[in-house]
Amino acid sequence: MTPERRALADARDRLGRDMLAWYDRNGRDLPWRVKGGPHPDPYRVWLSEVMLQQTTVAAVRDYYRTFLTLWPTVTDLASASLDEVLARWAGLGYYARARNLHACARHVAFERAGAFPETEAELRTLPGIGAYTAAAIASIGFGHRAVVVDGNVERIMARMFAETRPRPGVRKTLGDYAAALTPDGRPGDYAQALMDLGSLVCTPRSPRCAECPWTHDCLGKKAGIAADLPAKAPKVDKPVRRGVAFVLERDDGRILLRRRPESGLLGAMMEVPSTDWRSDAWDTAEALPHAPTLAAWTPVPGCVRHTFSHFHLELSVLRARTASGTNVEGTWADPARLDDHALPAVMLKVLTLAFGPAGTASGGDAGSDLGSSSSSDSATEAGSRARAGTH
DNA sequence: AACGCGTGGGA
DNA sequence: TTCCCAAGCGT
Repeated sequence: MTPERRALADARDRLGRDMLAWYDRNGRDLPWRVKGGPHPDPYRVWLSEVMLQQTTVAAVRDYYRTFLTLWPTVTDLASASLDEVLARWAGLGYYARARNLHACARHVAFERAGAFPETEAELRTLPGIGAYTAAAIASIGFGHRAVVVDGNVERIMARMFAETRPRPGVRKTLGDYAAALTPDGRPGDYAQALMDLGSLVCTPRSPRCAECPWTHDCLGKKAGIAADLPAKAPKVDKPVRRGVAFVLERDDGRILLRRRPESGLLGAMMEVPSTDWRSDAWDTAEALPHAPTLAAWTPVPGCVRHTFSHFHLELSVLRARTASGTNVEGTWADPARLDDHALPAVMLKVLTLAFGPAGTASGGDAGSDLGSSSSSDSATEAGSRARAGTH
């Protein structure tokens, strides 16, 4: 460590006091947060931290409230079925989190009498709880000293110590810096203070250094490179995959859905049946043998574009009606009750393209013919509205 | 260790 | 419009 960095680390107690003072004045008011009070319920800390993994506060807010209303304790959550939990998680993304959340709840409720473990080491053994989340629960939920290292903390430390090596290789070093600056007092508040500083002041682009309690100690600011840190590895282009989705409507207006495999992309979520998703475009004639049943499949104008974490998807949609006796594998869903099902955003877009936005006058009506002139753009926007309207 | 894994909002 | 992401975890 350079002498400059050594001196910075030696200023730990003063920096900790300044950070906590800043938090007392500027800390955000969030549904899962208790400012200036006792430690919050570890269940609530855990629930919010899992939802916040790689996800914005704005996206989490309503989901958190819904979960807490439906399931006020970890035992309530553990008593729900996986399908119920997935249906309520639908739209939030990274669905392995929901599967792990359910498994973790069952473990805590039924193997530990509803009490979360307090130590990072024990927390780490639970499904969906890694190094960050374990430290967050230990500090925020139990008041134990723990070094919380998430994306915000990495960014703050990279700037404070003017660390120019790129992530993720430098992660361990940034963790060492974070440990050197973590004070002994008020562990939960300090952890949350760093989150808030990262979201309000030390932001990825255009940091507001004038508002930062650490601005006079920041080696990145002193060097004039704070805004450029942390260095990021070059991004790789996402490939495009293409497929054909089959929206099958029964005479009574219900729609055929299927459950996806338990793991992998959108694992255990519901879907509209479709072909494989591959790089080559599909011919209608080539796609038809993949349809769930023989029927008069008609193209729906427009297409669904959706971006996953690692590829773009373009789905064209075929639609057909079938007699009520048709025997196919899957579930016949009432289109007026789509939020009862664990439908990821991409599948909501498919149904919106085929039928129009849920909640419109004819939406879900057996004879409706909405969406006949939908463009891909309107399908995307309508899909967002449909999801937003369910919360 | 590197990669697979979603989504909606903001610049 | 297009790009960039945001409080990571599991394998």
